[in-house]
Amino acid sequence: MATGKYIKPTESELEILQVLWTNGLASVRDVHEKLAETKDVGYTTTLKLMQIMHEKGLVKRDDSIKTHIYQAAVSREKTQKQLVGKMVDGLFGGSPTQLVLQALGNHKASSTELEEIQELLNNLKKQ
Amino acid sequence: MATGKYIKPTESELEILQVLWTNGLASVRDVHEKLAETKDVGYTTTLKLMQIMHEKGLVKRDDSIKTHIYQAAVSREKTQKQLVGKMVDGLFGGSPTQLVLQALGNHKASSTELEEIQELLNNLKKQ
DNA sequence: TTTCTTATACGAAACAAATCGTATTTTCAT
DNA sequence: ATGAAAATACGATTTGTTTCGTATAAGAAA
Repeated sequence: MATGKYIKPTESELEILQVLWTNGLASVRDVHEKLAETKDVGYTTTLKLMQIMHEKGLVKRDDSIKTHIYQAAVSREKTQKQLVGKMVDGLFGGSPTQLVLQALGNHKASSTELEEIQELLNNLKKQ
Repeated sequence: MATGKYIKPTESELEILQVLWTNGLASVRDVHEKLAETKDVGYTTTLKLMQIMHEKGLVKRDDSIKTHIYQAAVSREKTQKQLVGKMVDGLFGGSPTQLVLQALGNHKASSTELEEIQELLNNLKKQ
């Protein structure tokens, strides 16, 4: 099984991946305009970051046309899994349960969401 | 309520906090020896890191004696809460449920742990 | 007291991440 | 064709983190 090496995205890279995961395809300008809604950053900064991400293999791009079109090369799920794992090990002594309790205890969840969790819980209990 | 400014510990700082959270009180040597079990690092590196953490207010210390004694100045819980919050916002679109599902789905939890979660879930449902 | 050991202090190098200015290229409208 | 607008390329700076060497101080042992 050829598992590529894991590259941990930096925080800024994660922000860009968010946009790409949501949009699917996006130009640098698309991404930049989205980022600019919440933070103060120059266009060329976003551009440079995306170029670096391309070098790292975090994104793919179609550069056959003037305005390059990017998309994520790593999946949201894999990245979530990777970072949650790191957090469980590093901050919760290896106990995902502690993380769950922390997450549920400190944030509001709708009853629909609680049902979702209940369902998963039921499945896990059965085994 | 005087909330101090939030300083996000770096990864290395987190490792040191782990030791302090577990030990309560510890000298630089104590911490260093614990770290050296799992990573290859020099004594003065650990020292410097702990000095910087002291400047940042992440740790307190008693330096009235030759061998300074350190302790965490930020609680494990607050730090967990802070970092989980960041992860929920940054990686799970603000939905703690998604984080919970991810954490539960990808890691094993004992039936005792599942019961713990069930209990919290019951409480949340009641409200 | 002199020496050995174990501390801390601190500067600076080595890396890594993020930012931006400027040059160049491409396209399109005039 | 020429110029304006919009894009990429890329070097360089700034900022933050981690690392460690060397100097110095303090105490313990000889």
